[in-house]
Amino acid sequence: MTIKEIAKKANVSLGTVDRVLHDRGKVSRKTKEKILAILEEVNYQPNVYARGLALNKSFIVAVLVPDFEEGEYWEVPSLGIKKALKNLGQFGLKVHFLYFDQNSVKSFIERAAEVLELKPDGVILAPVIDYEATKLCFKLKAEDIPFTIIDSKIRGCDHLSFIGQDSFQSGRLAAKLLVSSVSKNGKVLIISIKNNENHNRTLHRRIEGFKDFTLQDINQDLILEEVNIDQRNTEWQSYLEEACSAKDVDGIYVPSSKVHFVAETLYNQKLSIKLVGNDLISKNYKYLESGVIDYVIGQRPETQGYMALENFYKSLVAKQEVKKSIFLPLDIITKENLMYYKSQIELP
Amino acid sequence: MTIKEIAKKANVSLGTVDRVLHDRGKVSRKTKEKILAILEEVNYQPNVYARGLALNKSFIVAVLVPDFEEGEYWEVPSLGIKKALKNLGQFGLKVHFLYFDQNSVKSFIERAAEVLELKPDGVILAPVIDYEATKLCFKLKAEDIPFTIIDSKIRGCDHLSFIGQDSFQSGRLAAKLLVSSVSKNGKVLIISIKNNENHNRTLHRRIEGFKDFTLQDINQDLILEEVNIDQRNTEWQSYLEEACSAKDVDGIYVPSSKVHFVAETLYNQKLSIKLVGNDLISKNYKYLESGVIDYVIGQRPETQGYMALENFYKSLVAKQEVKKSIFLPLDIITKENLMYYKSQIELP
DNA sequence: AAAAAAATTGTGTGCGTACACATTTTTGTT
DNA sequence: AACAAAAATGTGTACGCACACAATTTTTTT
Repeated sequence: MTIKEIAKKANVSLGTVDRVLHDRGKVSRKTKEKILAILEEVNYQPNVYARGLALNKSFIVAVLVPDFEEGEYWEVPSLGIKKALKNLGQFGLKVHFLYFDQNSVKSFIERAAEVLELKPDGVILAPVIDYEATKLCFKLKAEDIPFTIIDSKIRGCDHLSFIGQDSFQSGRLAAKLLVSSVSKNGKVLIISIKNNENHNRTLHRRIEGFKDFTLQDINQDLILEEVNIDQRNTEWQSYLEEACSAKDVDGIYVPSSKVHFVAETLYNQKLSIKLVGNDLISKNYKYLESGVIDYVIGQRPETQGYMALENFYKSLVAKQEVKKSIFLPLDIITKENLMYYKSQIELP
Repeated sequence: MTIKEIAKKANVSLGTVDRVLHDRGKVSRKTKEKILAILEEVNYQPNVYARGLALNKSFIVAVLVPDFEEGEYWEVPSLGIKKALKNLGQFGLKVHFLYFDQNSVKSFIERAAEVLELKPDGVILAPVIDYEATKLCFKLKAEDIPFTIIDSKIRGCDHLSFIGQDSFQSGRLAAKLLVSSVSKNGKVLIISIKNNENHNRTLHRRIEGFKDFTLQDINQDLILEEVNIDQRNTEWQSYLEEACSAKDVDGIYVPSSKVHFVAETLYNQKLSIKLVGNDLISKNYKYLESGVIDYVIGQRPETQGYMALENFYKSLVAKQEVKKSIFLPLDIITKENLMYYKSQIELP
């Protein structure tokens, strides 16, 4: 049913119905109620094509995510956003990518300033640098620019939506997978690999989850040992080798996508130790295929990116409601199902 | 860039450009080439809104899938289609559901006839009844109606696209999960639960995959035993109990969503046996939560449905190319990541 | 009660495309 | 060369909505 038909039904003109629909005022209470009743009755749904054509408007979405080398984790959410853009660009969505250096707060602040200067209609934000991200969120709030947080949650911000995963539960799941094939009273390493001093909340939560599972859900007495590897140290690889080849290590958990570094070490040292890590990035493919990495826990980063932009389509273009909070599944990926997860990432 | 601008650039009228765009002929070779060159040069993209408005057309997609009780497997693809309809209905897509009785070839033939009578613009088809499904495909082909196959592949049909999973690999994956926690030389049951005589290709392929893995990929000598339960037999439950409580059973694989029947038996009999099955349907939730079922392998049936309709949107409405064949990932679901897979199904 | 102001309602145009129909140009025939 | 037929090109309208502006009715002021 069109506006024209509604107007005829209510014995008014198109303009009046239009004013009611957009709440532009200048309509008497009586006719407004009459029209609202009819709209309700016929369940009026505007024609998206006509509306889109008449508005003839485009929306800019700024994307603020960490810079990356090819094959690294942060490439994937960007791929998802680009895939979404391919589908949704025709509806007038435009995307402006801004990459910051994860190891430089200054770089984040600069890019954040550029975001504000751009005056976008929406922002997609990876809050890797907690404190500064929060500051940006408040500024966006003040400017009335809606924003979506991807990857990990940030507190005290009124976002359009959050799309990410539950890091704590990710750690718990890793523990389950690792523990199931480690003998009673075995020794398990948790190896964190970092190259900066920033506090990484995701890493931290995963480790907490891992420990939680080993304490709560099993009746084995595991020996847990945390190892920190700092890649800024020139000898970090020797340290890693040393840690891996220590006696009686039954399993290793690497709570990040950098598990391939550990896999490489195990492979070179011909060590056969159960290994569980995070994130299906291309650098982890071959070690999964060869079985050096037993399980990788994925969190659909490309879907996160896709949904983030899709949400802006829904809210800006289609004027629909969007979910405030979406936790994506924690996928368990191993040699036998890897191939289909891979092809998923490469889809149109 | 609009048609109008293209026309001006080429020194012709709108109509001429239009004829070139739609290949309606009645354009001299010379001008046609000139216009094509310009279209290429400026990378002309039609305005979707204007096109949609001008066409003012709707498309009917018939969906032919098995009937179901609440909470059964075939409810889920339908949910996915309905979810897609909610998003895409505004673009003129309409869906007509037709449900057949899986155990009645006659019912399938009747519904198939209704599909043809409906003269839809597209068909989504679950080829559970192989032979008749193939026949329908040929008729659709003759009528020039594009169709999408979901769930399992069918041979020798030229479909618009196939969206489903690799059953063989699903069986292999199940074997991996089960075997990892079964002691050397253990005994493993493969329990097939059926309630009709139809040949179920999916079930068959999964079992083949399972056996393949146990033969190729491990160096244990497992004892495999196949058990067939026919639910039309009034005493099928006793048979099931008997099979489960046999001596030395270390693990059970149920290559279908009916794993909850086995879980129920194990639970009632207080048997602690590793159990792996298929499909995250609501009837399997509680047994996963309580750990009676160790792993369920999912194949995203709701996504299958969603993508099937989305593909018709892409091809009928947006006139885009679609992938011929999509294999969805084989998800490994266990107690610790169940919650997020559940919420995924319930999304908008 | 007339004029002015305010409130309400109506009308017209443009958005870019598809398609039917009208007009012009070219080609073929005598 | 004159005409008809065919080919090529141009024009106009509809699609449903948003928004600017015009017209009308009601209320307030003098």
